[in-house]
Amino acid sequence: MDSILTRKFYARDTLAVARDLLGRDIVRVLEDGTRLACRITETEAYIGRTDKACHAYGGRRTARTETLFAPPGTAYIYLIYGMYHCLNFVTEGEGEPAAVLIRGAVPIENGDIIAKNRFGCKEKDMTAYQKKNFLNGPGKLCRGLALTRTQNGLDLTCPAGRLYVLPGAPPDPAQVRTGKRIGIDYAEEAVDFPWRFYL
DNA sequence: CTTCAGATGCTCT
DNA sequence: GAGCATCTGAAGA
Repeated sequence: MDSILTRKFYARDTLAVARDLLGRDIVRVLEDGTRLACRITETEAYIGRTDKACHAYGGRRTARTETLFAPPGTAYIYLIYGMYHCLNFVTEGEGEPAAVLIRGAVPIENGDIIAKNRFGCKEKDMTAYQKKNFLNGPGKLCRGLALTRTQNGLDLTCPAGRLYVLPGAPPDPAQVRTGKRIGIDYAEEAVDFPWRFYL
């Protein structure tokens, strides 16, 4: 019954999508049917055509980047630093490698279960859940939502799917901040692109 | 508050 | 074999 963001939403300029995703709710349905939700607070854009920080810069197509060439509205999830995962939403036109990295969020629904995923703590230990900002990083977010490479390639536009985004309301432009992206010092001139968006 | 090193494994050269 | 779109805890200022 939920209405969800459609392929049309993702099939736009990546910077526009990155901005527009702020304040929207990601829904993650676990294998057992449990529904988790969190609100996006921070995103970054990666655009293969012009961006040396993008895995698919210059149309680079490998086993890993294959997902970036999938239709807009596909989830691109990869392993980084040997132990953390990053969640991205594929954007732009079909066959154009680009995506939005989801860098941060706040729990909205079933926060206690998200906390349990995130910290692997026992049920009684609520100190972890009471911590604030426990989804403020791409690796933390994926831990909390139990996302791994197993979910790479999921279709975000399928209403019965395990991962999608609710329309909610567009972000208030006055609250959107921009800045340089994080952790891409290798990307030469692209390190200074103001392609990070947060509330 | 800040910096710093270590964990850990996949991907591409 | 090198490097990576990160996080954590410990130690210093």
